[in-house]
Amino acid sequence: MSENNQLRDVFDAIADPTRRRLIHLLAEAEELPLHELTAQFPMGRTAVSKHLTILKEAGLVLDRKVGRETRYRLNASPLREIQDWVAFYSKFWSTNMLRLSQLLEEEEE
Amino acid sequence: MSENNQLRDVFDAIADPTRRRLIHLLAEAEELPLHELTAQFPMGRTAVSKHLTILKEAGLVLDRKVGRETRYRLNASPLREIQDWVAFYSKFWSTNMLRLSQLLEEEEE
DNA sequence: TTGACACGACACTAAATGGTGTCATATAAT
DNA sequence: ATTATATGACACCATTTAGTGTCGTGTCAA
Repeated sequence: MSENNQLRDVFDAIADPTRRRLIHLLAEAEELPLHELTAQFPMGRTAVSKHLTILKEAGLVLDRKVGRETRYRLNASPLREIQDWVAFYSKFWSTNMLRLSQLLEEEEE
Repeated sequence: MSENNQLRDVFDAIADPTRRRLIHLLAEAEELPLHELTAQFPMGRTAVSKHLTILKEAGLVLDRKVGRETRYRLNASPLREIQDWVAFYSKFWSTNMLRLSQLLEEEEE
């Protein structure tokens, strides 16, 4: 009943390496303002802010204003959709299947 | 020693819903030719073929020619990278953390 | 051998993506 | 009061993306 503000596909949100790194930084740091996050990347503030907006649209990030800064915080729970999705396919890389796919790869060349 | 042909980021490959559906179809069907896959989508053969190329570049799909058709097969093992990645964050949606994030959401509004 | 089928390769296009720089405004510090 | 900081909101741009249509070729069937 709470978090169905999924304007953005979570798979899409995590596709970008910059956004995955943002997720990682926020996982370590509890809460970080935009300017501190920006300092970790070789791009400008505007670009980082856009990535954070996308993460927000996917529900992966929450923000709040504190004084003149906007602090961001991780909300990892939408990642459960990813976990559920990938879990379904884990049966395809059991040890038996691994041998099979290796054989197929050799056949490929 | 075998499958480091990763021209394409796996996260990127699974970001598109069409490609996820292709993966799903190939998980059910063992091996399918392009025209049968195409029949499942509201788009043309060329578009589906391009998606399959992207999946191939990510190592998620293998293909072989049989007569006049090209048959595709799933190779799910690169998905392990996704599973490993998401597993790291699963600690953030334990029951305790869920309550916390709900509180933060209320505070948000 | 003629025709239908399956495909790869290519040229093209509209829209989304991932950046940039600038301006205005609110807040903090001196 | 003045100045520096942090940000949002824009306008802008190059590249990538996701689709289209067409043409040529190899293969199967009649």
